[in-house]
Amino acid sequence: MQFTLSAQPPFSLPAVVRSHGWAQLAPFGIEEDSGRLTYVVRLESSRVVALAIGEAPDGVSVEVDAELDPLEQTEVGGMVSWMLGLDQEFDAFYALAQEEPKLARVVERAQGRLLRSPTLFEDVVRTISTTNTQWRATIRMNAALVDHFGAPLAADPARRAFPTPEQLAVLDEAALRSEARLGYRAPYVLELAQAVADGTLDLEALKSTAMPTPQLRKRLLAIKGVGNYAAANLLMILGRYDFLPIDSWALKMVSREWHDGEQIGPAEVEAAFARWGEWQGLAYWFWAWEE
DNA sequence: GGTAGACCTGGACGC
DNA sequence: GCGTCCAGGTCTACC
Repeated sequence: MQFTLSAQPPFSLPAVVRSHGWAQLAPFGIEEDSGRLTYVVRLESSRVVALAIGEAPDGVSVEVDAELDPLEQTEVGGMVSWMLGLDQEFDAFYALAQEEPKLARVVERAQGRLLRSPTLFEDVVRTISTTNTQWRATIRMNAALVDHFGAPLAADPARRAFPTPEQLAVLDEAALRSEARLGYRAPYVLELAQAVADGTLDLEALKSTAMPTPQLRKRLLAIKGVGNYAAANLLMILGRYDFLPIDSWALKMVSREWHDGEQIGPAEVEAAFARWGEWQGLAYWFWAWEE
């Protein structure tokens, strides 16, 4: 079945897909011929369905490989809307960006939205898998988690959904180390899955909380495996841009841009973007760096 | 509050 | 083929 969803203008599906590397992580995918974003998801009913999301006038079209009942369609619609940030608007950021040559292109490209997973749990696990490793290993970890522990698609069992907290919570640390190659991250992911599965930690509530950003950041930092970089990355996913996800790449790029390649620390990165206030995360993320 | 060392994997390199 | 070194953030112990 197929249906459409409207987006807050301006909207560009390719801009969301290219906003960061999530589209390369299982169970996301890109259709070679059409360029549509694909995703395999397990619904609340435990049904596993495949989505193919393409551009449509004023928004996106969503093709599902099965017929959905009205409740399931509402669930998938809400999920896709969250993943693509269809309701997000960036007028205030664009007004500032137009005055900065290094950000002028974000307006014409409709940049600002970051591709998200349906659940914050999934995005926390993904973010932990990006830390202290190379991107190729991150791709491998996510693929292994999906391949070994995700629920299969009935029509094509080779395709699987991202494992739920409940599915991971019953595993042991050794399985996450050896099968998913999570290494020292295994106990962090296991602890997180168990806390979400038993209700101790309500991550989904953080998607809509009115909590001030510093307080929300403290909540994220309380998760084992989530440090300053990971917390800032997750805040960006949650639509809060007051903190910068400073990693080794950020230090290198800011050093090149403003410090003649000299060794710098996080304080210099923060100083470089402080003037962007609540939008500093986006200013950093979409800055036209000299590669 | 700041710092050093350990954590784990995989790639690069030298032998 | 094997061993060593290194990069990549976070945690813990220690000062």
